[in-house]
Amino acid sequence: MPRLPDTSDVSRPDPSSTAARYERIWRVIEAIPVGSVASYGQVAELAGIARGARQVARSLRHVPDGRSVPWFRVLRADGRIAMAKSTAGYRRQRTHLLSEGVVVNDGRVSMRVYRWAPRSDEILLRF
DNA sequence: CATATGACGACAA
DNA sequence: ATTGTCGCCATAT
Repeated sequence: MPRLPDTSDVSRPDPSSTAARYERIWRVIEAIPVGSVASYGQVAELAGIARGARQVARSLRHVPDGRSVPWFRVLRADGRIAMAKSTAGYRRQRTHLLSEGVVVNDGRVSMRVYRWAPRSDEILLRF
């Protein structure tokens, strides 16, 4: 009986599978220091996913329960909070940032001041 | 298989 | 600063 390739091996996830990509994304976000922020695109780049900003946004909806990923430290490239102003999510994000000392003006953060500039040893989490 | 949809981003007016 | 267009890509329908 010829054997077909085993595609059910979860211990070695295909590095390009969405599960593996989400895992890398979450790890990158977890590495953002308190009081710093990163853009969706920046997180994607650091996770090894070119042009993956939208995947970063999507991944934040699939964070496993019980895992605390500091989603609120992720902003749009121009520093604005991504969610609509009228939403509870927007208010929670704003509050979280303020509590870490990140100045938020009209839903906007200065990326020049607060953008995370990771050192090489903070990025050992690829692969 | 065809379209639509986003917690996005770069760029041109 | 604002607005619109287009590219992107996993999911949803």
